[in-house]
Amino acid sequence: MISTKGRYAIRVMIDLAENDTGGCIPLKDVAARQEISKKYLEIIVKEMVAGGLLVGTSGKGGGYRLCRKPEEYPIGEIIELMEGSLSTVACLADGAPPCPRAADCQTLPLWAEYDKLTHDFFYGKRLSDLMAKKPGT
Amino acid sequence: MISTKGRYAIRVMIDLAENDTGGCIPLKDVAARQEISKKYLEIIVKEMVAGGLLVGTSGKGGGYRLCRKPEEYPIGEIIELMEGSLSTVACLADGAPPCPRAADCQTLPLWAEYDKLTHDFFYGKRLSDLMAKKPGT
DNA sequence: CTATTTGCCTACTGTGTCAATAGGTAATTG
DNA sequence: CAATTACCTATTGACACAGTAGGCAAATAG
Repeated sequence: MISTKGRYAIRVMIDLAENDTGGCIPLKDVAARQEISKKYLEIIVKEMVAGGLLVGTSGKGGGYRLCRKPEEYPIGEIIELMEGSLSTVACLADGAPPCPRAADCQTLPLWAEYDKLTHDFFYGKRLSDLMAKKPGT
Repeated sequence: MISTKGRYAIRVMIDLAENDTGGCIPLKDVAARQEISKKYLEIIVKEMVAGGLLVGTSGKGGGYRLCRKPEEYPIGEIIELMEGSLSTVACLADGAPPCPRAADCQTLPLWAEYDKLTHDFFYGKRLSDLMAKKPGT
């Protein structure tokens, strides 16, 4: 299950992309448009800055903006950052300890196949694919 | 993320299928072979009986057994029963309240497409596909 | 220079799920 | 009757989710 963190993050990205003016967009505006608590979004957006998805600028006239073109953001990267991993099962997640049963686990191939499917799907989608308005129009 | 409940459930099914003798198999044996706490498995197996995946018989000589042939169990059905839903996002889960933003949600099509992918994948796999030993040999 | 706007930081909270554990009751067979 | 087995309720500790609250730091507009 993808939590609100991952889902809200994507919506923030779309919002920033669609309302791009070349400058910064205050989080207040995004929160209002998306009808999400600004306070909660602060936590999410902070992680996105740390993860290199966005750039934040303090002070009057400040706000957030994308640091790449929308077509250069794979959706999978956003989800992976916010959820920690795209993996479906704990034994295949990023920092997971090696499972002693892995060698003769009969379900592992199933999860591995599904993980690949998931990875390919979400890395095949770009932020630009989710925008109503094309970038630069 | 698929929890231990779903994953253990599949392993129990495989174990019962592979060690099928025509009669009942006590949970104790499954737990020992799979190296899973029997007490915890009791909870899981109880739900599987309620969901129509298994049949349980009390008393000496009792235990659990499959009530269909292994090729008649889609893996998706097992996961869906144990996890409540196969859906990736809350707004698409089974008993979810309708989202007021659904009409103009720009991420909904993404989740819907992924949900279909997931559903097709796990309903395309059968219990028999995960068995080392073929049924009836 | 000051007031305002904005991001950024720490801390806290209530609710729920996960992954078990514990102990007892009911049913069935040898 | 005794042993075995499923089935039932209750409890636990840890952790994540989805926020809320309040204040500090930075930068600009006037």
